[in-house]
Amino acid sequence: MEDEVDRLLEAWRRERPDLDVAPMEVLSRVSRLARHLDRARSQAFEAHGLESWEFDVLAALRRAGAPYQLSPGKLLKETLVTSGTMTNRVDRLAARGLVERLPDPADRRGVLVQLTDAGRDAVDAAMADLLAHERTLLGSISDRDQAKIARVLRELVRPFDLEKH
Amino acid sequence: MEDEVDRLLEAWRRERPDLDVAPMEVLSRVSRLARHLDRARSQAFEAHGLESWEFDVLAALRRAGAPYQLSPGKLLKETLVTSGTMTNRVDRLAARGLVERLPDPADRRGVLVQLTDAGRDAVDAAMADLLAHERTLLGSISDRDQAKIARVLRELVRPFDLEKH
DNA sequence: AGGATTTATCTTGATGTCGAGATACTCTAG
DNA sequence: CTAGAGTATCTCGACATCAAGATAAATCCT
Repeated sequence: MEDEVDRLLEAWRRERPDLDVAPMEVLSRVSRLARHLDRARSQAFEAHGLESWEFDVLAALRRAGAPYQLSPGKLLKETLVTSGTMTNRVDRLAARGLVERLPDPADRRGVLVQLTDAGRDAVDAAMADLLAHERTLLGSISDRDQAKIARVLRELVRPFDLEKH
Repeated sequence: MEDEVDRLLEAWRRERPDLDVAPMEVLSRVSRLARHLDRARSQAFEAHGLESWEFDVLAALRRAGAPYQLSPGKLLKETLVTSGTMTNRVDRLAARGLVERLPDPADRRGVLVQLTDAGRDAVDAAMADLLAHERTLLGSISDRDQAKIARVLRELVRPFDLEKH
């Protein structure tokens, strides 16, 4: 059973027989799967009237626990976007009533972004739906294999997670 | 040994103990790893004066084999971007002298995008470098495990590859 | 052959993101 | 207690992408 990556690697092996393209067996599939997952996520969120980027921000606030507040600075570390982007995102989420901006009582430069009740409901529903979709996608993989893959992926991601500090 | 995803899942389990977040053990790591790989790719290409999007287009032409020609239509199927984007990309690659636009002798609506010698040299060098980087990233994973992961990822991607037609 | 449909590419306007710089406030060392 | 360094957020301009529509040519159907 072939996939697109098999086709791609076959072409490279024909054109550049001198290169060892084995690393792409894993890494190209990771990239392509991620792209597909992005689209699938967008579709899952559509049912809840959320964009992916909206979910990312709301989910970060939700994970933080009550009272669901984070500074823009924390939020951009969680979501890996720049400050200009986060300002824009918070503006739009606030306009939709999913978050509100509060002054930080401890630092007058600072702001706290807080989930509204509507925001919390939206993200909770979207999260449940997302997990249901993801469970379906993984349906054909045994629990044992899932655990194995998770371990190897953790190994692969670690060097990147470390270089942050 | 924990990673960022462990941290993230721990937070979700604390906040939503009713949800089974196991699917994210695999899929969140796939998404995060893909993001890191994108950045690593960009860095590898920087040494060759190429942007990621430039490499994507040049590589598609290179894979096609001599005479390294593809129509814009074929190119956008290979690179999964829209036609407007591809027009823009080909414009810029042509301005840099890495590709040239030729009229399609068989179809006067059509155009053929062809790799120049400079384009071919650039993509060949960048590809070799990319594979070297990727081999390093995979260094800690045994060949056996790599093969295993590749098989499972192929399984996960297949449903998406199929729905194209 | 000739009109309608399909195909191939390019154009245009809107959007989201980035990155550099601006502004306002806090912290620290002397 | 104050000057300078550091931090938090926002503003703004540039850029790549997308989606829809425009244009031109090929193909199909009667």
